[in-house]
Amino acid sequence: MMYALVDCNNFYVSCERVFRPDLNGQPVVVLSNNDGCAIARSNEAKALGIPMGAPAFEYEEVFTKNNVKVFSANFALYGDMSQRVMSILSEFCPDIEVYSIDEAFLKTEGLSTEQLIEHGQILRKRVLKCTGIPISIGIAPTKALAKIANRIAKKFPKETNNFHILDSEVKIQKALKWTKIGDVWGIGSANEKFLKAIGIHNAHAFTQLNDAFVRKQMTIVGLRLLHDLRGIPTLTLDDIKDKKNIATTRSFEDNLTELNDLEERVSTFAVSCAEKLRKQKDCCNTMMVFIHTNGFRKDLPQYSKNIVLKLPFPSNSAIELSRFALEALRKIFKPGYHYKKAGVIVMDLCPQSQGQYKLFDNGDPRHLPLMEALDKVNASFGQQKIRLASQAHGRVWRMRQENLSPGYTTKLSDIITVKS
DNA sequence: TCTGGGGTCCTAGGGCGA
DNA sequence: TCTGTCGCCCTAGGACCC
Repeated sequence: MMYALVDCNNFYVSCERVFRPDLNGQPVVVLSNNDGCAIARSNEAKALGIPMGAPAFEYEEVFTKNNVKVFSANFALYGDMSQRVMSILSEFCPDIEVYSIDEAFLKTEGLSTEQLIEHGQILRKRVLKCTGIPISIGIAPTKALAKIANRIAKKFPKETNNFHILDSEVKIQKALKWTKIGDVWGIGSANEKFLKAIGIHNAHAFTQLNDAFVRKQMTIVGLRLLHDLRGIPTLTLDDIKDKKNIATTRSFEDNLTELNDLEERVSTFAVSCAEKLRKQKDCCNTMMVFIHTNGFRKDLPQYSKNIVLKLPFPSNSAIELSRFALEALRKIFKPGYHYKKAGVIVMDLCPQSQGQYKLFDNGDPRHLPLMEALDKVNASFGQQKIRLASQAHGRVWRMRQENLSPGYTTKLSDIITVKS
């Protein structure tokens, strides 16, 4: 049995390049919401020393000086491109775990190394041809090792042709020694710091540690990783599950000081959560609302608070969730602060069909058909044509998105025309 | 002036009933 | 009746992922 990790190269950048082939070979970065920081960089941009998460305002000069093409995140486009890639992968191999927007694990059984190499190359060509997205493939006996194989495939495109397989103990040991401890999947900054302090600098050294020590210092999570890296399959393929929490949170372009303004935003976040819940055919029993000031502004007074609300009945009604969210917000709002971010998270989800009806406290049953109608109208007329009165209607809340690409595949008006 | 958003899983520690 | 202890549940917070 072997695991393959398929990963799209610099995914968001590649999505932009599909429709702008002139960007090939150019340094490109994609910025987060609000044009805050870099969340994807082309290899050329990485070579310029632009790190992941680079604040855009700090790197403005680097961008201009090197003629870096900068894009605002276009998540509708990326999500659509991701679906296309994933559907090709699942045609190819039904045993698939879609791990993130740009990654999937595939499980294969009974194939020889030669067959795996052949299949891998066919798959790469197929995805590139059908979607325009270049992918890298790493294959190994476990998921953690497949991650490492993939990293090698990506790091050495010339030598590997973006495909690497760890099919022998010698290759595995070599790869483990090459992998810096902080680059191991599952080792974050805290564990990296700890491990370096005790002299562990690469993945190989980590695999030499003893089980009890790792269990004690790094919990069961660390122990599972340890086994997986030693080649014992411990991390298995996960099914695609419904989400357990659903969140809508945003930073604001300007700081907000008025309860009024926050109410409009929080109401909209709750409506968005309700919509996501209905899409998943779930209701929520618990809701959390949070607000906080800008932690980067050491010169301003800081305030950060969240509140968890147990709902009297499960709901996915925009009207009800909005009402609860506002109730929660009013409990935690304190005047005199500059608020930078707020969010609504719904938790403790249950299927919409088995709404547990209580004797007295129930949601208004009329909301269900109303919400269905609302979803239909909003689906056919575009986002948020119908809003609640508590949401912004007089004022338009914008994100900073100065370099948004067209919705090539997701907006009818932006579909490209081919001139002959 | 300007630093994302959306998730999961795990543990420690407190409350509480047996 | 008082006190200790065990296990379960819940919550807050941390660590990790992309």
